[in-house]
Amino acid sequence: MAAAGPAELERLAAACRALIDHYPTRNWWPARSRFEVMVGAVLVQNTRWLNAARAIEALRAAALLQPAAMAEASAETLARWIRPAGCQRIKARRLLALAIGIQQSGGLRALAQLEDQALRARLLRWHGIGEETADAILLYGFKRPAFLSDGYARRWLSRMGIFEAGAGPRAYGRCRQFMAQELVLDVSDAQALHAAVVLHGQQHCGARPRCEGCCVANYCLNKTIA
DNA sequence: GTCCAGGGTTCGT
DNA sequence: ACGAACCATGGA
Repeated sequence: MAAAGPAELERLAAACRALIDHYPTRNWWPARSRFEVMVGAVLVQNTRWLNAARAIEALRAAALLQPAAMAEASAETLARWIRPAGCQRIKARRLLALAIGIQQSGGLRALAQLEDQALRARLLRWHGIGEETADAILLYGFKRPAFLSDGYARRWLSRMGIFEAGAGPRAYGRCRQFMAQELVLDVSDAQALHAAVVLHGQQHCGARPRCEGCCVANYCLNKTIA
């Protein structure tokens, strides 16, 4: 699997195209500002988007949805507003680290000047921003090309027989590295692909009871590709 | 009551 | 380096 041949590469590209075409999405990551994308990326960690959205609206109502205002708020205050998103004490600290990190970087305008790699490295330094959250912020907040090799993506690639990332903390990085070298995506396609992968995963494998047959037997879209 | 959701950190081995 | 516990709410 380390060296995918031209045929495998073509199959991967076709599979991605099929997913995008089959799951068209509109406004997959609704947000009114770049900062709101970043806040949402933290709040949605291990949480349904509906609950993260409720927390975002509470922050908006409290006029805390700007870096300067949030950076001056207390963790306790933030925790109170974001309660619907769960893990509020943890996420309050992460939001605070995010807002302070932005301020200390010279603001969003300065951050947006950084190259892709430098920006990603900067985001990863901040408490509460891991690889997946950083890539989501890059892709939807800063419009930089990125493949989100999250759980849905890794399961899809595994069941398609394209790449087996395995388990553990490094699975994300292994999958990301593989995709980066095998596939070149522009921002629009990368955004659409991630949304499609998640929708596909939720529809066929995320809900209980799990469908044992469909993805394993048909790969859902694989039969139209193979 | 139980399981899980668009993760990351921390703490045992 | 790897696995597991932990966070904490709302929905099915």
